[in-house]
Amino acid sequence: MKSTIKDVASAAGVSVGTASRVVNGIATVNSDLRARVLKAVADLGYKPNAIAQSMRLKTTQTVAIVIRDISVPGLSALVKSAQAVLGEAGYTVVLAVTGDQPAREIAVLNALAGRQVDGLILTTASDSDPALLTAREGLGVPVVLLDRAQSGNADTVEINYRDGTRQAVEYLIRLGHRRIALITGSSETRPGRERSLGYQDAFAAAGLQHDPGLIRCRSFGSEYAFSEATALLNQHERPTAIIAGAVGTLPSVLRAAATCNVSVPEELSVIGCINTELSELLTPPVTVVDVDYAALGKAAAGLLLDRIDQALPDPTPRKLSFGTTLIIRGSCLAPAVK
Amino acid sequence: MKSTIKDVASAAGVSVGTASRVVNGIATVNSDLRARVLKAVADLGYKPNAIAQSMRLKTTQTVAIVIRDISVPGLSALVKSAQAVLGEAGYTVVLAVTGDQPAREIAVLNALAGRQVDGLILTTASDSDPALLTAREGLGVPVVLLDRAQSGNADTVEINYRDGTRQAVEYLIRLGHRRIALITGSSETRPGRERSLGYQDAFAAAGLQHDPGLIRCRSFGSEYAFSEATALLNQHERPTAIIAGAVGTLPSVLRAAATCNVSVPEELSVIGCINTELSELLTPPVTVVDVDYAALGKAAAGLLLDRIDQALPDPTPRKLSFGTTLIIRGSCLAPAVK
DNA sequence: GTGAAAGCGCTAACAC
DNA sequence: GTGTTAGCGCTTTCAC
Repeated sequence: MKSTIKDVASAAGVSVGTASRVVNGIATVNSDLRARVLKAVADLGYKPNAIAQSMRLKTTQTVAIVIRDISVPGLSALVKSAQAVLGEAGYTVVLAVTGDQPAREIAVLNALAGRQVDGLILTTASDSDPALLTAREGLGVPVVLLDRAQSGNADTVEINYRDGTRQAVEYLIRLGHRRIALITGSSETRPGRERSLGYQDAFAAAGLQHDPGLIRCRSFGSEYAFSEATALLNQHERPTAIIAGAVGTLPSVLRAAATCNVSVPEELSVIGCINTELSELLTPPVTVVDVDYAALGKAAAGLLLDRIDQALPDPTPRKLSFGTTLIIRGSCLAPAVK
Repeated sequence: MKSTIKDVASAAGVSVGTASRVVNGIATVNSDLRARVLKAVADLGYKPNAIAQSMRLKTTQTVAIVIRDISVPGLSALVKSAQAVLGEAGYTVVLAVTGDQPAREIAVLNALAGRQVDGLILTTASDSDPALLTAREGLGVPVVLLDRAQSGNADTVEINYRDGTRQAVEYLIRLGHRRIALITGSSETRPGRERSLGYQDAFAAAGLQHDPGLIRCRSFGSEYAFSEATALLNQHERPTAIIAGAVGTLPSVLRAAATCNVSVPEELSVIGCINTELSELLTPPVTVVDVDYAALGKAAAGLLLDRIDQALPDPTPRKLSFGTTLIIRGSCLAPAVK
């Protein structure tokens, strides 16, 4: 059915060696034979079998991107741009989604181990799971970590959530807020931890005490965000501002505000952590900490390609950190005096 | 470095044949030897080389999903659910993004041809490009088409846009609208064509004439949607309702309305074509034609697996059609009398 | 029940 | 410059 290089060779009346040389564009071949081979290739519709090539060359020209969830806007933008860079460089991207379950992560890494991927871009549910580290190192291929502080020898691309959150909190403090809540992802991973630190930085810099009870960081889930926001708004002394500090929590916070009959921005100031059309088109438009996920994906792909191509003599892990931008819109006001 | 089945065999003091049989769980092997092999596998951390297996078995346990753009909300939901089903069945998913460029589509299909994928889930920029059809058929593997009416022998999963749009237009007609605009994707592909037909169906059923100038279907782009919406709103006799009939056009239409100082829903009724948090949280919340993209992805994966497993004796192409639901919210009113 | 060996499609090292 | 051939890691006949 499918033609092999042997078919091409015999159709062109040459040896497989010569056929291979022509197909791979190696110069040292008589132009007459070359033409015959090329004709045979066209006639037979020959396509090299990438599996056999991989077997021989021990490279699959494939990199895997392992993420928690593809439908998170930031992550899909990241995958898209990484894909573009990698595709341009001749690599195929395989996508694995773990749904934030550590067990699936290990399973995925093991599956990848057999598939001989050339490299890996990876976000994990936890920073510190040792089983994961073992599985990852066991692959024996270059890895770029997204926003995770894992030990081991991987390059890392990260967002400076700490600074971004600090800016957001400082902005709210400047407006006069003191009871500022932060809802963010699990403190098991960098983003959650860093946002908490940034929050504390801002209070410390202003010489103010913060109420630890206003920091809620247990999960990335939107249900979690909704229940926490609802609980916060039903407190006796409720916060005057909430930072929806994880992707996808902004809708939950707004829904909670609507449910509790708290008006935004008059009674509650809100800041989101990703700049989407949603935040721009809402009434009021929502102030956000903007992150350039496309740049992140591009950078991750770049770091990985460096390693794969071994263009890099120095094995020391590299780290690229991306800043954020506070985009001020209409969702924050000075708190109402009571 | 990496251990092979040969290493396992010699460590266990058996032949590679026996080692292979144990690894693959074939019963006919002495339990003593089996134990020794298993021990060697554990000691060496042996993982079968999937490339070599593919070479031998001529199956890669891989399916490709080829789509226009991963950051479109519907498509990412679809990929996510297809991924889940396929992953469950032991398949790896490779993701290719074409950015709606026919040239990239062909390139991607050719690249896939060499990689011996076992199957394909595919959306293309055009329904009728013959080069594409050739490339697709040339792969010689089962294909499931998403929302495209291409000739050839592929199974298809599609959304009943025609009916969905008809419902939306009928709703607007019932409210009293007559000048209803439809902005949708290119008429080169099914969704655009079907939405136009649904639009006409509704007018015909109501015994009304429609103004063909109010149907704008040239591209999926959001810039296109913005400029068309702006043009429509600046017309002498502007439409009283706009259907943002392609994913991602709703924001453009709303932005155009804001730019032209046309208020929604008082001066302009708006219907979107995908149910996102955006449409739900906007002021007013936007009435939408809801599509269950996750179900679509799941169905596509199911059809593909049937074919790959050859569980299906009948080669006749199958087609699954998914209905839509009109979710009525606050973005439509009876048109103002002038 | 187990071992030996062929062969999947390809590339590269080696002879000529 | 061209042909021959070994061998990548695996599964699976085929003898025993």
